[in-house]
Order: sequence, then C-alpha cells, then structure tokens
Amino acid sequence: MIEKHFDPAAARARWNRAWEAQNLFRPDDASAREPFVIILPPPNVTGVLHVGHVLGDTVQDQLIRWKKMSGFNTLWIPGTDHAGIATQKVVEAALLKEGKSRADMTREEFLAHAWTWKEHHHARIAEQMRQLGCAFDWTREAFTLDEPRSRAVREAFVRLYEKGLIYRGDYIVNWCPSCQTALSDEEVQYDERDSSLWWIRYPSAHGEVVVATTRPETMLGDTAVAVSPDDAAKRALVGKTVTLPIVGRELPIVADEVVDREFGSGFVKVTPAHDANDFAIGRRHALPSIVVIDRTGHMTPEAGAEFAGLDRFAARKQVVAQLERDGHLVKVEPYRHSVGTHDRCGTVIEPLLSRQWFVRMQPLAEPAVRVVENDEITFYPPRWRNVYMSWMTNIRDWCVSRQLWWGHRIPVWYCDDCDHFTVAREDPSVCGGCGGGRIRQDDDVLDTWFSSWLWTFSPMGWPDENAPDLKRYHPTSVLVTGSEIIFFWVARMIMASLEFMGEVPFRHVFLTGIVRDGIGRKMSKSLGNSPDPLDIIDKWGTDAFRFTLSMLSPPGKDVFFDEEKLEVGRNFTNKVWQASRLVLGAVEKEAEPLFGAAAGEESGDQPGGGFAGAWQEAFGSTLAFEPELAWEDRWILSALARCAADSNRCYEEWRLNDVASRIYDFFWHDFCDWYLELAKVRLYGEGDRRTVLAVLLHVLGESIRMLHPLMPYVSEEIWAALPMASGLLMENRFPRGNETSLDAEAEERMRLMRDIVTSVRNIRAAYHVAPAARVPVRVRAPEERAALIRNAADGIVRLAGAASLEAGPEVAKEKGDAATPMGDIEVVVPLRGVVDLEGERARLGREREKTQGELAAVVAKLSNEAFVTRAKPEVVERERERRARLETELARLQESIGLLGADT
RNA sequence: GGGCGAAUAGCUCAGCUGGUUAGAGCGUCUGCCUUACAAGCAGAAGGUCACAGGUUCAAAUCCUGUUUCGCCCACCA
Repeated sequence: MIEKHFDPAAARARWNRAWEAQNLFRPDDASAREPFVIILPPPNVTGVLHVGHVLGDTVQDQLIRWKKMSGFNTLWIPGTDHAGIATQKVVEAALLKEGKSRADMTREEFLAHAWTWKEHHHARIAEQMRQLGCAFDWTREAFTLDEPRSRAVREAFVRLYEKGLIYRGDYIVNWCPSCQTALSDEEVQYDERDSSLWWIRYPSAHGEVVVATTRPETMLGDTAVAVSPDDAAKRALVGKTVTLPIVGRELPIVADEVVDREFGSGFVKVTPAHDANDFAIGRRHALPSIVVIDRTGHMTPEAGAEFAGLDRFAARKQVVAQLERDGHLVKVEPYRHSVGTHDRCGTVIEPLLSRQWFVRMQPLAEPAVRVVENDEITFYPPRWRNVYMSWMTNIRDWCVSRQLWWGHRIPVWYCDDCDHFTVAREDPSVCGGCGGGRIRQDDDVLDTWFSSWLWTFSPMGWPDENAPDLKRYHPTSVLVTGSEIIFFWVARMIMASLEFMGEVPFRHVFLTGIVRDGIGRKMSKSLGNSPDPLDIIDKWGTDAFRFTLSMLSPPGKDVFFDEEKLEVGRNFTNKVWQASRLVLGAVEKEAEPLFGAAAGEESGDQPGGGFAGAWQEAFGSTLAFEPELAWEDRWILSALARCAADSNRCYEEWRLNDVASRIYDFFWHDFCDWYLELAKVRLYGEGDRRTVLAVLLHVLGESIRMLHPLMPYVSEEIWAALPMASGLLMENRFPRGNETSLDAEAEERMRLMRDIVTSVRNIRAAYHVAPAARVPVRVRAPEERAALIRNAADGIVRLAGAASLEAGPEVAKEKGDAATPMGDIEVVVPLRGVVDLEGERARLGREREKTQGELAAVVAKLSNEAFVTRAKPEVVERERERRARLETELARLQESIGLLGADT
C-alpha cells in the first residue's frame, strides 16, 4: 500500500536513480525499431534555467516518453551552449568583483577562469534538468565549445572558405561599444525611442542646403550631401559643393536613389564610416570614409581636437550647441524612431566600418527554402513557416567574427612576411603562401551560432561521416524550440545540415510559446523575473509543474505564468494518488487471488476475447477467475479507450495541451467522480469483488501509463505499487485505445444514470435535504428504459442518497412531489412537507420558461422550409427529435404545475 | 511602412473541419470533515463570444472592415 500522501522529493530521488541505473534513456543502437530523435536546444551554460526552458524541456520529454512507449527507439541528446558574449561578460563581471580585469591578464589566463566558471554553472543546469525528469542520454552530452565540436566548427569553416562562401572584408557592421565586438544583424534589437530630428544648414554658394538628421555628431565625418535623382530642383546642384559647418570641409553634392525626396528636407548628409546606407552611397560615389567614432563609442582625433575623446552622446550635445551658436541649426523637431540596441546588454549599437569575416548566405538559403517549400520540413503551428520564408528570401550575409576571447578561434593564420593567409583544419606551423614560419592566428573568435548551427550533427560524430550515430540517428525527428530563435538558429541549422550533411536536420519544427510573467514580460535571466525551477519543484513537485505547464500551453501561444496556477497540477497529482490509494487498499483486502501466472510462451495461451483478453494483452498475466462485467465496467472501459485514442491523436497533431486536459478530464470526472463511486457498491457490499477489482486495476494501470509522459514521478511511484505491474513505465506501452472496448450501449446507460442522479441531487440541494437523509426516488419511464434503471438501482441509490428506487411507466406524481422531466423520463422525488409549494412553483416556472424558449427556437427552425430542405438530413432529424423531447418535457412541467395549483 | 497573432464568465484560458442549451480551472454563493482525497464532495449563480457589415437554412467558428492589445520584419536620414 502506498503512503497517505505523495512525497515528490522522495519519488524524484528514487526514480532518477532507478532510471539511470537501468540506462533507460539510452537508445538501443542495435534496434531495428524506428528511431525517434530529439536534440536539446542547448541552454546557455552560464545561465540558470527559467520557466521558459522548463516548458520546452517538458514538451520534449513528453514526446520522448510517449514515443518510447509507442515502440520507437528514442534518443534525446542534451548539451549546453558556450554563449560567447554572454559568458565572457559574466566572467568579466565576476573577475571585476575580485578586483581583477581582463585587460591585465593573458588570453590563456582569462580562458582558464572562463572554463572554471563554465564547469561550475554546468553542474547547476544539469541538476535542474535532472530534477525535471528529462530523459536524456547523458553519455552523449555535448558542449558547443568542447573538443569534438571544435573539430566540427573548423571543418565547417574551412569547407565554406574553400567553396568561397566565407570572405573577409571592410564593411559597416553592428558594433557594440560596450562589449567592443561586432554583432550579427540578428543580435540587434530595435526599440522605439523618443529623440529629435535636427535640421542643419550646410552653407553653400548655390542655394539653401539644409539636412535633417537624428545623429548630428556624425556630421563630423560627413563626406558628401546626397539628393534624390528624381528631385528635379535639387538635381541641378549635383556636382556643386557645400561647406560642412564646424569642420569647414567642402562636400560634394551627389544624387543617389536611396534618398527619399519626401523625407526631411530632401538633402541627406552622408557619413560613410558610420551608417550602412551612407556606406553604400559612399561606395557608389567613391567617397572617402572618415572614422570619427572609435570602438569604445568615443570621438576620434579625426573628429577634431575639441571633440576627440568625448563620448558619442556628449559629443552630440556639444555639436548641437556649437551649431546653434554658429547659427547653423535651423530647427529641432521631436522625433520618434527605432534605435538599434545590443540584445545582450542594451547598449545602443554603433554602425562602424570595420574588417570582419562574413558568410555568404544566399547560396545556402536557396536549398533551405526548397526543403520547406516541399514539406520535407514542416512547422507547427504552420504560420511560422511564413516567418521563416520571408527571412530566408531576403537573407543578408552573416558577420561571424567576434572580438572576444571565449569562443572558437577563427582558423586563419596571417603571415608577417607575405599577404597570404592560411585557412586550415589543423594548426599550421608555416605560411601556406611563402612557407615562412612567422604566422599569427586571427585573434577573433566565431559567433556562438556558428557552432550551434551544426548542432544536429556535431554531437553525432561529424565530420566523421561514417560515425555510427550519424548514420543511425540523423536527421533528427523534431526540433522543439521558441519562435524567437527561428532566425538565429532554426534557419541556420537547416542551411548547415543541407550544406554539410546533404539532408535536413529534422523533419518537424515545433515552436512553443513564450513564457511570460504575470505582467506579460518575457521570462528572462536579465530581468530576473523567472522563479528558479528548483524552488518551484521543491514547493510544488515536478509532476505538478510539468502537468500545469503542459496543460496551459497551446502550441505556439504565449503562456502567462503565475505560480498559483500550479495548484491545478498539484491537486491533480493528489487526486491521482488518492484514487490509487482507494484501489490499492481494496485490492489488499481481497483474499481471493486475482490473477494467475504471466502468460508465458510455454503455456501457449492466446489472449482470449473480452476483458480477460484485454487484461492479458495489457499486463501479460491471466486472470484467475472468469470476470463478469457490469454495465458500468463496460462504460469505464469504453471511456478509457476513447481517452487513449484521443490522447494519441492529440500527440500526433502536436496538441500537447489537449493531451493533458483530456486525461485530466477522464481520470477525474469519469473515473473518480463516477466509476469509483459506483465501484464502492460492489467493493463494500457482499458478493464477489474480483471483477470490479480487476477493472479498477486495469483502468488505473492504463491511466498511469497515459499519465507517465506528463507526470513521470508520481506515475512511476504508483505503477511500482500495482500488483500486475512489471518493468519501468517507459518500458511499458502507451495505451492505444482498442476499438473493441467501445460500448455505445453502456455509455448511453451511463448518461441515463447520470441524469437521474444529478436531478435528484439537484432537487435535494434546492430543498436543503440533509445530506444524511434518504429520500425515495421514483422514475417514470417507458418499460424498456425502466428496466435499465432498475438494473442500475444500487448505484443510483448510493450516488443520489436515495432510500429506494422505483421505475416504470405507471409512476405518477402527486402534489408535494418534486419532479424533473428529462426527455421521455421523469424523476420524481416525493418530498411532501419539505417542498414549499411556492418555491416549487417558481422552480418549475423557470424550467418551463427555458423549455418554452428552446422549443420555440426549434419549432421556428423546423418550420423554415429552407432549413428542412437544405440542411443535412441528420441535422434535421436531430432537430425533430429535440422537438419531441422538449414537447414531452413541457407537458410534464405543465402537469406538475397544474398539480401544484390544484388547491391554491 | 509591411506582415502575423490575440480579443469568449470577475480572473486565466479551451472551443479542431460552421449544426443540440458556448465549456474548464480559479474566484464567488449554498450545503457537507460521506471510512481515497477539505489539495476534497455535491449543488448554484455568472457570458448580447470586442464592434459593424456580409456569406449561409444555420456563425464564437468562414469573409470584409473598424477598434484595442501584443509580436515580428524593413536601407523610419
């Protein structure tokens, strides 16, 4: 027998040990079964998991466990990401607290600190995932910066370089002056900000030239003024010059099509070194570039002596002040526009001319578009496909070099003696050009995503193309991740896999929603608005946590997380536990043997039909007696089969939230509320209990199997206590929902019974009948139905708190009876002396009104010629039946009301 | 500027391909410690499905427009 209350911490410890001891999470490499493979989106190794990760992990674990229980050879590979910038920043901050600075140490010294930091944080993340019950194959764990992944990164870089898809060049890049590194376009987050538009007069001998700008400080680096070629008036000025205020430089006026004649003044200042657009204009018109802002966001000497060394925002103020003083400032307008910021640190991005490495994306994108177009890869929910497509078809080159130390160092060596640079898989000792020994490796490292995009195959042994895992488990089955990294990661993985593996990385992309806090902000480490999953697990238990998150997360919809919501999961966990206690307690008290030996091959037994056969098929043992199912047994087995079939269908359709609510609904509202209560009649009565015990065990066992992917610990704990259980749950099969268990007749009977019981309870509540008081119940019904009702008398009596049950066509009601009509039956509860006539008259009046309203609607529908002729016949038929039912009910209500009125 | 999503009970949300009386959990009200569970049981109240049109015999559901909120994208000087 199990304890009175479920102990989540103890169960977690016990089953984590057991699962690992059995190597349960490792695939069978020799198996012929179809593989089902997921690769974990690697969390940032220096971070702490937040609730968003928990959602993703829960979804993946649920899929893995369900698939394994459905006969697949499952593999879920864990790993972590070295997260270049994020990690380097936290390590630097930690060092600073100890009074140390990266500037004072060598690269090797700093990296030693970073690795120590990584080890420390990795342990915590691994612990979090373990306590969530994630069914990882830890023996295959990978880290994006470990040795095998370094080999993969080098191979990828060199191959792309050799194909001409990687190049180095001077371009405007997104520069973070705080982190002092280049960034990719994807790392820039645009925020709407209130700023100003400054209108500045550039003196000219050829007329009034006024430019409008949001960045006056960059004027110090202006090398031209541009106008639209469509602007006839201004076009005349092309070739003339203006004088740059403050600096005094003469600037040519050029015409360029990016200029919008409608915007601002129609004149654009051109600063090729500090604006991507202006850079392009500069290229087209062979303009010089003057760098006036340096890598730290301060003004350079080229900006002029009075500005050099000033912070860019201080310089802005000073430039504006000076323009105003000199009479060059025409006006200042308030202006709201979006400003690029670094997504990691929030610093305003500085477009900066700089020499970086880039990946040419267009050739990689083309095949990646095709595989989605022809559905080799599908997105759930499908709308994300469009997001992917629009990005892929407008893709820009990817700046992959980062001015950091923590990361994969770029495998390029420059020669001191010639212009050649060597790109190599193995560290070279001599220059590939002149053969000289004076070579230096590039100081920069690669963008973290340059290792992440290899993630489906780099943990499987690539670049060794004969690696067994690669052959067995690639492509993976599904990628589960958040929509916010479609560009960063999903798209790039597709490109990388097609390029390097020649096949898709995964068949399906399942996008989870974003977990937000109570006021709608995304959960994130930087905001500190996510509770630590381990604290939640301590307080509520893993099963409650997982169940609640799963139930609350429709595919791709954001989830507002609120700790109070965990009550649903906790209460349900308790319900499952308590129901199991009832069943196990009853089984323990049974003296007769319930089942015999396992049906071994030697016995040659074939599963028979009926319940005994179903039992044997489900649990592998035979019953020690001949079961005789009651109608309620057939009903619950039918409901179980429906629930199982629905659950599988929901899984197939990626509606995991519906899986949770479907099982919840069945277990609580069918099994506990009705079947267990009905079972008590036989459990606590005289007579043979073995059939009801077997059915209880069967339904409980199958339910526990269905619950396992959602609630791994409590299910395993209960499973271990079930007398017919064998193995761990992941070694069991997930119920499929056998059609032969469906029983429409039993379901119909159950509906009848529920209606009767509910209406009696209703009447009892309306008249405040004491809970312990037993009332006689009489049901007026056609003989055929009356027989069914009499057959269910014990149950009705127990559930309705009845003293007796009488059913038949001759049942009549008298004044002082409370009666409720339901189609062709009528439930009558004699409550003479208890029913107050006024109250009953009011109650019946309300019922009558409602019924009349419904009837009127149905009659109107049926008298509509168009409805009768055009609606589907079954719909019309249903309405006819409904009319008949309502008419009967109305007549009965009239009758009851008439009865009441007899002596008033 | 372009695109996408959301709007249903006091709160958080289900409602799949149109078809009985629009559901659940929480909260509220009433009555119950009934020998699995008060983290529970039974009952009840509570909704013009954002608004306006349209398609249809029939619309919360499909179409168009509007409003509000949120997200993404864009060379928004």
